[in-house]
Amino acid sequence: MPRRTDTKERMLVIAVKMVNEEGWDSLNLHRLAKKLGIKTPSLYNHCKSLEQLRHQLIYKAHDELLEALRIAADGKAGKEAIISWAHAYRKYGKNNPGLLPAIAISTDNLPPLNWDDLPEKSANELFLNEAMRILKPFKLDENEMVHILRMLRSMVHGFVVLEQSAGFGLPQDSNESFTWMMDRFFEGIAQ
Amino acid sequence: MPRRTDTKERMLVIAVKMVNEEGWDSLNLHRLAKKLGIKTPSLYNHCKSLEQLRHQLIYKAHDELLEALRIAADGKAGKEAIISWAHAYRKYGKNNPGLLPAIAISTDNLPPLNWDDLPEKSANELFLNEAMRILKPFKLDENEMVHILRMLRSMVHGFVVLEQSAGFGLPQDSNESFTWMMDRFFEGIAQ
DNA sequence: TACTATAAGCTAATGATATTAGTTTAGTCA
DNA sequence: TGACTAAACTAATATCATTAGCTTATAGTA
Repeated sequence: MPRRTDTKERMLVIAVKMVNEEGWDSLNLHRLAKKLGIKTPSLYNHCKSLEQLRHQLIYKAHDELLEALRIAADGKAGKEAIISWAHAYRKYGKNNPGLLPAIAISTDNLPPLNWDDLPEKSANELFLNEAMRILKPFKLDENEMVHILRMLRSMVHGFVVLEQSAGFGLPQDSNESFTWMMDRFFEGIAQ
Repeated sequence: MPRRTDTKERMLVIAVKMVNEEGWDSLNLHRLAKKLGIKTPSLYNHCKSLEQLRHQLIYKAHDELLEALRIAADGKAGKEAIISWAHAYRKYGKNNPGLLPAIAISTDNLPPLNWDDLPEKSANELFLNEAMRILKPFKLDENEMVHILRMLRSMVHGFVVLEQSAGFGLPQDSNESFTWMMDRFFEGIAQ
């Protein structure tokens, strides 16, 4: 049998797929190995443990979300950027429901991966820098900046989580609710 | 050994404790049985499976949260009720971090427990009735009522989830952020 | 080209956990 | 008292995560 050199990458891709199809909890080395066409213990050449594999997924999710947000807000600022940012967040959550628990976990408290490469900038920090840039037009002091950021993220994250787990449990269109929510948000922060 | 008649109740209480101490995922029949002073298979006299035990916890969490919210808003209406309601939600989340995933899951999609008693009113429905009552003073049409409710719940739920999982990752006081957020919310919805 | 180190895989084995089947027995009620 | 039931038990099985130790492609180097 020929040796593959891309198993690490394929492992992550397939793990994300599994998690999105079956939920964050049901990640399982046995079936993961099967899908990769290798035996379970061979996975330990690519991760230290199931827990550490989850850590890898958390880092990956943060990276991807951050990148999606960066792209969404690129070249925009103020209200336009925030709207675009919020929609990108929601879209990422819709496309990656299994990773929602992952993006709620701060990578700051995780052991570093140093598994292969990684310059290891805190995803949280990057997230904040980007947000600060977007919020500049609103001319807020630093405290308000933090509050508004927490509000925005809470709002959007909460919405996506509840939407995905059918927590809303009502027939009304949730797209409309989302737009409505963002509008109220701007009315609230524009004094 | 004397037979106990309260094992079902103790099982739930201890399960909640375990979940709050170690996280929703780490619920484990082996240790649960140990804490109850019985052997693992004996648990099957009190639940159909680990999955069904989780369902019981979800129902319980919804009931408890709902009750806490009801008490918080009791005798109040409008802004005062909503503020009180939001703080009660946050408090419940703080005291029951392990149940946060549970309260995000709609019981509507769960198989009914019919395990012992249960009049089985949808917790979601109760939640909505209560909320509608509170929001009456704002004189909103039905659609707006739904939107505002979703916004409120998203905001508060998201805040609590991110706060608990250290997702905010900043030194600023989160109590202040919470109050700030609720203030902005009212400015947003008061037109 | 041959040699060697390493990476990626394997088998075998162990331990934790969920679950089922079948049995025992304490307490309840006719 | 006697029978029923609920709550417990033991024994056994299946699924997983994990470790140890072995094998062999492949890459890089002498």
